[in-house]
Amino acid sequence: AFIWNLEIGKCSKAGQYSKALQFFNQMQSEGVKPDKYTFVLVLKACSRLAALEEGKLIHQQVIESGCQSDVFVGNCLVNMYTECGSIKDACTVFINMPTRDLVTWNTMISGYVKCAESQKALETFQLMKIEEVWPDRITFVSVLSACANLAILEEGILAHSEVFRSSCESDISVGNCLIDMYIKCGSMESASRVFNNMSTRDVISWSAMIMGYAKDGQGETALKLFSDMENHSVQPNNITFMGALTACGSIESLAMGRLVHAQVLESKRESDVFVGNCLVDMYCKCGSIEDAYRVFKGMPNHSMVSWSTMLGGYSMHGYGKEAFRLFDNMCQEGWEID
RNA sequence: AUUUUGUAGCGCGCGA
Repeated sequence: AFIWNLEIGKCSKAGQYSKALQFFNQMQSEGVKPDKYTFVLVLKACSRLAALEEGKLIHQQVIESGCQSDVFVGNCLVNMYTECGSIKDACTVFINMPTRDLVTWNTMISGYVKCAESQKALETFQLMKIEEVWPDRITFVSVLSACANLAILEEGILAHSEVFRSSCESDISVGNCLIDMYIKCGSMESASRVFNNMSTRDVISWSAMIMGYAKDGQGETALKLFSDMENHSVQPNNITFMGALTACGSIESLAMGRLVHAQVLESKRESDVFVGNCLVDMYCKCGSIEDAYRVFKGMPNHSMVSWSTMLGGYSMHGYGKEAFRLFDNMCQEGWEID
């Protein structure tokens, strides 16, 4: 089995999960019994492929082989079920596990967040502490995003204090999650306090703050941060630019919008459909329908959002005729409304 | 030889 595991492990590392499962089948047809290391690898493959049926069959084999009490195998089963969208099965495995470690709890908590059961995620976090398993940075990424999803500031503040208790506050991912949580809970002030206290900030930290201020109607502050980024030698990405464009739209500053647009062109980001949509939206909000349509027309491909942004811009500014004509074009290109 | 991290992002509408 060892030699097969090496082979399967190689596929897994290379992201070739289907191939890993092929090897697994081949291994069995040659009469080699899989062990717990094999199960860990193939269950991970099932998770990545969201292959529920395969996963269930392997679960059966795990039970037959007596490996189900292994904590690594159990963790992989829990993860496989959550990734396959079967939280109920994940929960059953979780409950029946003889021992649970930190990874087990983290897997279950993130599983709940993934299936939009943030409340359950927080409850599981409580249980974990009762069982005296102490959270780490990975736990907090899930817990804080659960708080963000629920948008309950009090829960977020509680989680923040736990971050300190666990000395995770200097972790950059945790810091970014705290920023995101405070923003989604409506507290830009707390978000900026976290941001300012961070010893290092990455592009995610900056982008989150820029978009946060932009959506909060504080476009100037957002654009100030956008220009500050350079001085901190953090390179903006497409998402950062989307935030800057949102900021221009929120303060209806056509001049700033054009400036950011120029930067978009300079850095060759205009072919990105998301950036394109933001450009269209920005020009609509700044009252320049002509520019909006020019950008829209120039986009290499459109999404449903592109069309509705442009249509919304037309109707907002009283361009009824153009809106109808565009709607016709949209239908001709095969877009359906739902 | 093995497992966990939905941390930032676009429009409109509706609901609360």
